[in-house]
Amino acid sequence: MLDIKLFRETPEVVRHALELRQMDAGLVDQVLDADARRRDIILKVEVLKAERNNVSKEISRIKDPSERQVKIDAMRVVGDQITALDETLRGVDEEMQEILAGIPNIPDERTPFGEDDHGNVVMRTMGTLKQFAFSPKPHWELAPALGIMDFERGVKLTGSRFYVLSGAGARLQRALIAWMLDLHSRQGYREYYLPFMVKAQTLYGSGQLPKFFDNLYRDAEEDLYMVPTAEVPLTGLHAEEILDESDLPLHYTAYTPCFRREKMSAGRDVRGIKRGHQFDKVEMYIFCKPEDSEAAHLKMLQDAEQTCSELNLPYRVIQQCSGDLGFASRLTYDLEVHAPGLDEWLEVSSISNVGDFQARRANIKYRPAEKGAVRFPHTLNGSGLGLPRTLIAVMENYQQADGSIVVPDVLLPWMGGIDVIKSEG
RNA sequence: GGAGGGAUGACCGAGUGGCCGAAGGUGCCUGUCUUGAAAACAGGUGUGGGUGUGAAUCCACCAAGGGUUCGAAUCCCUUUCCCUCCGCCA
Repeated sequence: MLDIKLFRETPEVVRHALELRQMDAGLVDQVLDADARRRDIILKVEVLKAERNNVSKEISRIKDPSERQVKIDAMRVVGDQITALDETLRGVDEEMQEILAGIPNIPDERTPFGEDDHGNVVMRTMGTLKQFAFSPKPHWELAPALGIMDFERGVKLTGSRFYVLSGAGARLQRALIAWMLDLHSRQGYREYYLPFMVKAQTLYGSGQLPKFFDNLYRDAEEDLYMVPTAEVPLTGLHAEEILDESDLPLHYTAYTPCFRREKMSAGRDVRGIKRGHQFDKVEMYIFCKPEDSEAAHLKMLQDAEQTCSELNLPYRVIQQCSGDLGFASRLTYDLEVHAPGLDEWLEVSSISNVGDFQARRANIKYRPAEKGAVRFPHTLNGSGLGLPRTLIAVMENYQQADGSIVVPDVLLPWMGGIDVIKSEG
């Protein structure tokens, strides 16, 4: 949610932001129009309310019945006017909120312009691509051959794009999750276990609703939604709260499955586990003072990079362009790891500084140590990392000529003695 | 799923139609006192919105939403959440 003052004081800034995102800049004028009508009604209705308050106090003091009745009759009319104006005001308010809720965050000046993900910029590439003496296989050949990944049964259970992991495959994913959570704990993040279903208000706070309703799985009976990312419940943790400045910064990490109903184009990313309706992710989240968010963003990027480097996966850091930038974000770095079997860079992390956008929507504030008005903190979120793609990269980078997979050193403590995954046929 | 009891400011807690944005207490801040601290005493201490350059002023908010009324924390309805008991269950 953007500050309404931005629209009133610097509408051109918001218009420009919408243009950068390939959106209709006319929305700004719709907001301003609704805002003007809203204030006009408030002006009128509050005068009437003040009058009613005053006269009602008088009525309580008046002894004479007829004089009293005259006032009461007059206030009945005023009351009707107030009711009518309040109703109009509610309508205008809703209209304005609806438009406002659909307007994305303003990109940071450093976010490069681009129409879509082709405009993203590679900032740096770290590590060297693994060289193989043989032709590396994609994970959808490797893993089923080892008996640790089963596509057919996933389809049988649920449908296309669902899969089953078993044995060392399931264990490898669990090891990755456990290792990442431990790593992030060492990096200063407090681990959270969260609900995987949330109510609409929670999704509104982080920005998924109302605009991205179609991407969510929903239990209509209870009006609950499956989380599309841990970012949603993490943002909601402090919704409607006023924190103390001394509480900040807050560093949180959580593992959750993620459920996304996105309609996937047939023929694109259909094979393997790269893109599914259900996937696992370890998330990092920071609440901090506005002046600290830039440093927090860089820390989070560094923390996410550490997962790649400790796994010895070649990766690159991408700066998202305006056309690819997420709805709530001002500035986003992506991490892509290289998968030699696919011969593809896989996006495993998005690390975003959303400024006060989510704090405004979720009504999260903090009280400054120095006396003064409460303020909105900044929030940042980043994957650390997305599981199926990290799993792909591990499997494909660590494969050997005989089709076995070496377990990365850092994961060994969770692998129950397995250091090489061999056929479990 | 059934029956009953609750929800008031950072916290505890009073308030069943107007004198209540809300007593009292705790906490916190400021001041007096003190070498310093404590104690004691005095004062202050919510959020959002409108108008105004400003001082200021008005409106709204006692779980949420609606209703009754000239006037609602207070009466009525609905919802949510919490507690107790029964049922069911990992």
